[in-house]
Amino acid sequence: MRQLLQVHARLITDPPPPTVDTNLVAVKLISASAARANPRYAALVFSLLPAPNLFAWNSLLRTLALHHLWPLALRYFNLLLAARRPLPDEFTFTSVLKACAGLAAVPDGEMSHALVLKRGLDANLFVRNSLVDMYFKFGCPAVARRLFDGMPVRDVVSWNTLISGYSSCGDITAAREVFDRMPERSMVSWSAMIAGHARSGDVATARELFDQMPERNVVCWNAMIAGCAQNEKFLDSIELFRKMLQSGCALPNDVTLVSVLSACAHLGALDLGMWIDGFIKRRSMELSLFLGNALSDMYAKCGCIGEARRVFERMKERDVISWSIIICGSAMHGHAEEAISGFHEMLQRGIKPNDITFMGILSACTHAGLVDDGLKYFNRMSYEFGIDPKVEHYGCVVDLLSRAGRLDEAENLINSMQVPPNVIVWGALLGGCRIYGDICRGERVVHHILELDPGHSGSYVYLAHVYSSIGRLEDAARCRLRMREKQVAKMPGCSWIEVDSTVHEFFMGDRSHPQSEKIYSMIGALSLRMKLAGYVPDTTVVSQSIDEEEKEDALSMHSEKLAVAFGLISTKEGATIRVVKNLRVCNDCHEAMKFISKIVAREIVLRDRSRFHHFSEGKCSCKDYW
DNA sequence: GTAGGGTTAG
Repeated sequence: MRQLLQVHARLITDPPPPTVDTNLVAVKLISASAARANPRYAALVFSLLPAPNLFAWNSLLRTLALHHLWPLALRYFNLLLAARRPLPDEFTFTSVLKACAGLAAVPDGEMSHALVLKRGLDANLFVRNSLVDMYFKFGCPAVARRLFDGMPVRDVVSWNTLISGYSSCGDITAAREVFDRMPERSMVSWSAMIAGHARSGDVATARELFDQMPERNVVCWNAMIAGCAQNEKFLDSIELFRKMLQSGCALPNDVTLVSVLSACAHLGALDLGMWIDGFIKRRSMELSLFLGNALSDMYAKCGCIGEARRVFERMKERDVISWSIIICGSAMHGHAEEAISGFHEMLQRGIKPNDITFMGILSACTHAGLVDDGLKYFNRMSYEFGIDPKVEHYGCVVDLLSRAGRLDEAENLINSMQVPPNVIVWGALLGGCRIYGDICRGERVVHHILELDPGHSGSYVYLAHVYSSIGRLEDAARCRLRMREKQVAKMPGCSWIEVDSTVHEFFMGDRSHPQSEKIYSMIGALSLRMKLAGYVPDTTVVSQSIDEEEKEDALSMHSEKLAVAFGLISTKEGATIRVVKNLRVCNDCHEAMKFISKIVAREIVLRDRSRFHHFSEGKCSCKDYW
């Protein structure tokens, strides 16, 4: 870079004599800046040229297209057309078509296509391949296919374009057909096919292909690791990452680390996440936007919001996602003030919030009980920022109002929604009815929910509970019967805990862990000490059909309790226990964690579906409001 | 020169 700047300075202070080909120098500078990932410098060098030739134009356009600065590339292309000379050639069009494809700029793309035909450049294989790709990216597979079928010659890239084109249009069958009958395959064909299967949700088939591959480069590994992470197979994703390191034939790059960090974030795998942080530092990898965001999010989701902020501060470039990570992360930790101040700082820096940023702000207000603030931001969202609230935002605000007991307002909001309410929205109101004992409204809400989702277990449990508490035992029994008839399936509760960089997974009532016996005896010992300390199991969440003692047992099998018990037997005394759960923590577990933290004198950090709970000395950071 | 892999929320 220093050399580049020196040459640049010399160009300005000491203009070369006319015998020197300035265009040639510029082309060299531009391609050097492409290699150093500095496309804006390329544009600067270009702007110094008195009479750019076609080589200069082409290297600029290529650099911009390569670095995804597509709008800028199209702007320069239009300048080129306006200047009328030099005339664009096949090199020019490959870059321009790529920019059109990236932006889904259909009018520009069709105009360029027409120019290509007019100048007879479609005889060129590269141009033809780019055109096929562009029409796939425009969402027109039929047009793309017609162009492909009309090609006089095709190479492996043409076939690969079809595979990735069909799979990005969601037509995985067509993509696989192409893969199966193409004349020769490259590593790109395999990667594209693996990614395609993974995108369609079929990780098993993707894995089958991956295992069959004759050889693999970093992109193949990335496709498979990302494919697992995107389909919530986080443990598999981490396992593959380990295999990749062991195999030693492909070195992880920033794309690999982004996927693995995302898996760490989901599982709460702090040790591995920190190891990756060290890896980045050891190799002095640049903390790019993607990598910085993924690292910051990993720390936020693993309970280290302070470290997440430090990573955020270290990043050279930040976008909406970076800010949203900090805002949502603060919200998860119950730090509403930080979330709100982060939001205002972001606005000051001219970054436009998106719908996810508002999810963070609204949930921060919900977790802190800041009802009026939440309503204020909810209104600003559409009036000031032009973002239409999605059903998730309504869910958040209904939750906010319901918890505060403003049930009328919550119900009115649902009835005035622009989008049809879903089970989550009604469920939030149902939660309020439960807390404030509004039986009449609760019954009404349950009917709405069952209309949308006849198998909604929470509603049957709620109704059965309400009926039995007011003595309508027959109705309660009928509810439970209907629940059994519909074979209401709950999402299984699952918790993860990382010990010595290995993530252990526990399901509700799980006995599959090798140390299962020790874990259960730990739970037995704990519940005895908890009872002595005054803990009373809360059994209202469990089905009424089993007797009291069984109910207590069933409660003790919740996955978070298993994970915490395992943490207690396998970590050093006094060490913090960190557990992540896929669902919301139930009342009883929340109460139990408070007691356990006191009895064993340990800090327990539990992340549930919506936020963090830091248990210490018998108290929780959420102040029992979640 | 053209084709393959990536971060937030739900």
